[in-house]
Amino acid sequence: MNKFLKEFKDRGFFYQCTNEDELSKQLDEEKIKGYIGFDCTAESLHVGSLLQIMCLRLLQKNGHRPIVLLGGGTTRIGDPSGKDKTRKILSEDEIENNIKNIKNILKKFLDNDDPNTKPIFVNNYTWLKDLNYISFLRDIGKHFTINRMLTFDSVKLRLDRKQSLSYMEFNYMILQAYDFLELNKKENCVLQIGGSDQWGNIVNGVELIKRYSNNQTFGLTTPLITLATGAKMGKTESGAIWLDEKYLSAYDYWQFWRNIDDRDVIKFLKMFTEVEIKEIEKIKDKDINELKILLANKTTEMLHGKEAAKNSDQAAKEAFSGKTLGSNLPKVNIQSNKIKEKINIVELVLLSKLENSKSEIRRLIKGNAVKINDSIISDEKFEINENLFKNNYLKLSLGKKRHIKIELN
RNA sequence: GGAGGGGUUCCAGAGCGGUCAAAUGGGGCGGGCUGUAAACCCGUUGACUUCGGUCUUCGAAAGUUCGAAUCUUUCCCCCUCCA
Repeated sequence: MNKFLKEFKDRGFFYQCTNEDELSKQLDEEKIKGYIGFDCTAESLHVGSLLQIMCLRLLQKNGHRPIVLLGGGTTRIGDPSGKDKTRKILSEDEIENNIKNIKNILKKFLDNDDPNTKPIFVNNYTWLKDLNYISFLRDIGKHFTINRMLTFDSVKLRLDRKQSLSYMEFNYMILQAYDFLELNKKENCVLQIGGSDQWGNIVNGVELIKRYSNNQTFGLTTPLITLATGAKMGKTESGAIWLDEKYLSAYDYWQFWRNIDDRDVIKFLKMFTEVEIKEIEKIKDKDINELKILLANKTTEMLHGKEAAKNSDQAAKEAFSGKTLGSNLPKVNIQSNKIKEKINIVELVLLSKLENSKSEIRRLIKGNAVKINDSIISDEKFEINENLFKNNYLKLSLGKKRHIKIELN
């Protein structure tokens, strides 16, 4: 089996392929271009997209060239796959802004230097916006039968549940198929990778290209990743795990990986780090917490850099094991005259922005969850004074996991 | 177009004139156990509070009443059945 494909499978990326043997052969014979499309409905990507990103990296690693398709056009329509309802339609400005942000994130993950493998960014709006309806129907539309379109899950599930599906959304799969055709013509792209929910859309592209130009292309899908607890990867109660420092700090990103369920650790090391499979096999029986730290370090490093990963690791050590007042903990500055005004513990927490409800803060105090410099504060009227600040800062903890450094200035 | 059923706090879902900031379950948060895990146990889960209370919530608006999530009217939205 082809080296790329083997690692793709070994790491657990593989779900389905339109023609595995042929793809393997072609990958052996030449360096190809493969594409993944990213939806631009959100302002940033979250870990739910990380597996696709790892696929792009794997392509690069094997000398193939990734094409990143930012769905500027298709986002204007909305993919009905896996959705019960029509999504709200975003404004042009929002979409443009999202594209810009998402592109920046992807650049962080990919190697942009090697001229042979550096990613090609395309926006399907450039070719979708000027389509002529009549010629599109004649050239492209004739290759699709309604009979078949109705059998695809994205459509079928909607209809089965008697939920309305607009004609606009119904066309989504044709547009995605057309994207693939376009990339095949322009860039000689022969592979599309996507999540398993994209299977129908991908197959449509492969078939369209076959009928339109008799070229052989391939589709490859990745499994839907769920956590051991059954939850979908990417969203937690406290919010999505964003791949953007603006929305989620490197420290919190590190913490997300550090707190992964035991049962998922090895699986995620394979999927979301580039530690060699052989190496993972060797260390898999090591202390589970060591492995989690490794996972957190590697994943954070990839996105935020070595330095940020090291700092987060260090901050975690200070927050959880040592009693030292850490310099690496997330920091909040407050004005020293606030302290002179004799604020109490509730107000301090409020200033720290860790909580924004006084009632909630009072509840936490009652539950022995609030600590200053590692000692429990049990009185909600506890007054903050300057003596609590050592070297100008104080450690404030809410529960076991939220620790922050408050610095005077 | 006709006939019914329904919209309740993060979700599901009780309540059907006062004892309702609203049962129960899930989720979340906090505590305990531990390993920053899982499982389990306990507490908590609108806001503000001088901890006595106060204020804002049960699709929207108006009304009946000493008093409404609960009754009436109008409006909006969902679902089921018939045509």
